[in-house]
Amino acid sequence: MPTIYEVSKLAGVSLATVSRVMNNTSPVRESTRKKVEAAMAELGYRPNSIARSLASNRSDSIGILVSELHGPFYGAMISSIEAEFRTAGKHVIIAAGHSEEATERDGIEFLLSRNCDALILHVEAVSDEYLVQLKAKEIPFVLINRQVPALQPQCISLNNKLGGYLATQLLLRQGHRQLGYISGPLWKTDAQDRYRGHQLALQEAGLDWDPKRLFEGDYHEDGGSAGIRYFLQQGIPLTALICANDEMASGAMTEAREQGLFIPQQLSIIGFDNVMLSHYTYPKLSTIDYPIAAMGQMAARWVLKEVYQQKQPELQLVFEPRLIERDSCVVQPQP
Amino acid sequence: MPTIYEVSKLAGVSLATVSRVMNNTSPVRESTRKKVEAAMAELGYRPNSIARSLASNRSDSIGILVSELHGPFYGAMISSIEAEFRTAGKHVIIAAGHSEEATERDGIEFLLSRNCDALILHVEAVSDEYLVQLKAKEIPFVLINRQVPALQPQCISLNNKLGGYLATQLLLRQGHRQLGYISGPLWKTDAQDRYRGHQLALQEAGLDWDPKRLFEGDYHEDGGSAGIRYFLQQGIPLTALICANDEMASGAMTEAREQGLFIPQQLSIIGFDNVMLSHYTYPKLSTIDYPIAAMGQMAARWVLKEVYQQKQPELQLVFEPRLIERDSCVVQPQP
DNA sequence: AGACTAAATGTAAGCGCTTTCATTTATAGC
DNA sequence: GCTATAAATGAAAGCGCTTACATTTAGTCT
Repeated sequence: MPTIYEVSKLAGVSLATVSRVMNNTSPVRESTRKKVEAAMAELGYRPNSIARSLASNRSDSIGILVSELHGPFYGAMISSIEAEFRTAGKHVIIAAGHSEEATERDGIEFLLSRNCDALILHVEAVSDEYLVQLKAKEIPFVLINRQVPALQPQCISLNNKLGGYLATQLLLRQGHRQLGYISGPLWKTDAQDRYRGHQLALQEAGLDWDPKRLFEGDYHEDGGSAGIRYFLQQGIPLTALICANDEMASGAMTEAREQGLFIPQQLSIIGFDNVMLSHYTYPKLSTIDYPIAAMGQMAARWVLKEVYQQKQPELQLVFEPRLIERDSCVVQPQP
Repeated sequence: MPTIYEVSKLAGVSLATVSRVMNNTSPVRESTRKKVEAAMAELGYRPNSIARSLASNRSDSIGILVSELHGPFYGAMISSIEAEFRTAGKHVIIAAGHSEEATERDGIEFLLSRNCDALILHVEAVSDEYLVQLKAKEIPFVLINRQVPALQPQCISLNNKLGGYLATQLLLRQGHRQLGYISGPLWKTDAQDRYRGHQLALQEAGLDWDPKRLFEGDYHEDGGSAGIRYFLQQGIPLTALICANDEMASGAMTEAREQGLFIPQQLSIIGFDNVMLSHYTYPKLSTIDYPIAAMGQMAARWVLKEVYQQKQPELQLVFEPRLIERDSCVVQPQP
């Protein structure tokens, strides 16, 4: 593997000039640039990114921490982030936090130790104070799907409350009055916000809010099926069900069917996130779109702008969810 | 951020000794080790991985190239690879190849330029010769889901033929005689192999192989629905359908239902891969399990052993698929 | 043409670590 | 107690690049 030194010798210029040609960091006469480029081509020179990083104190790498690497949700997010950085010549280092505080801290430590220029964090378990402290350290970072008041300008989030509101509103519009709600773990802020949106929609419609009609799930399929069993066992009549994510909606759908209910005729179900699986269910799941790819891209642009000083169009920090109507919610037949 | 130099000063030893303490690269007296560790703790020292890489000529990073970052299949693979390396203190750099030759080469170039110690490649479009040439370069790599004869010892693959065989065998055992097959793009070797397994099973059962009963799909949902339309239009009677992956099976299922067929009563469908979506379909999809997580882990171990000289249990290069019976295939009722 | 300024290029000092080789210190043998 | 040997430590030379600063070359003006 040839080094910059060999290139400079072959081209008959100094190291510095070769470096300048590579980085466009100061003007070089056209003729010398040509010579250098020819030498690079002849040797098949490829700059050593490690050496470059050490000298320049940039690693051109961005750390990403997500809860899970598999699963449709994070896949879409990582995918859009990688694409954005790739065209910018940066690369992405990935770690998983598994929604546990210790693992998340660990992951951040790990990324820090790899000398990332910036971090993009989708963390849930770590405390706000921890993040504020992290800010005090040298490293710039963006938060996805989390609002920390002190860190406002670096939080990219979804209006989860609006999402819960939209989902509920659809069902109300369809004439449903007996609603159930399966939430995510309520210590997670997004789960709380979605539920608040639900409550707001109920309230606006002048409906009572009944705590029995809330079941706290786990954002996994099991949560959905457990929710269905809960409502049935408690004898709570339901014509429509809101699930705080698509996986729980899927679990609920399966369980409801096993319990003999026809979906959507006897029970309308709406999910949240619009991950890929919502295409695959039968009936196809109505849901709330979480524009995670766009948000990932925005996070990448944030970094490009704030850390690498690239000019970027106006950054958008808050995203709006959108209602996706498919087949799992229908108008409540008049009794 | 403190450097090794400051640690050495505080501990009253030389740089070399601190380095030795960190890397266990040669024995250090217990008392000095204590001193050094105390100094590191006091300063909150964290080694600079960039500098370390430059000096040692290792980057402790492994490049991974997959076709897509999103989607359940690659997610599972990346997840298991990351987990394995993470515990080894290595990290993973990811690029997407999008099943296109130019992009794949590009991705490899990109990873090479990041000074990866090794690559794990899930490539489809790039030629065998290219890979053989790559081997001639300095960089070690493993291939996942690909067999290159000259690169045998670094290929981790699934016995795809057996998978096609198993799927077909199930349907035959269930009494089906009118089978259809929706393959992946036949320029992909895995698509070919799966189909060969299908042919073999037919042959063993003494059944004719009819080229009209093959539809070449694209491994996406559309391929599945197009396949159903094809069989219907051609008036080819079918009681069971083998799809070369789960996505096409899902597409086929949806389309068949829209065409008025009851699944599985009128048409049994089996998929391939056992990706997450196969849980979500209705009826739940019977399929062939592709142990992608295990294979990813094995690829990581290959690297740990061959590149980092870590001792590892015997490496397994060929994996066997397994039949997963769910609800989408039933015994063919006697006519 | 000479003086002055701007543009282009070169020089060399690091960046923070690893690692070879030399040196010092402890251990053992007699 | 003194040498022979092994163990522990230190000194210093890079790894391949960037970049501040110095120097040279070209360009402009009078």
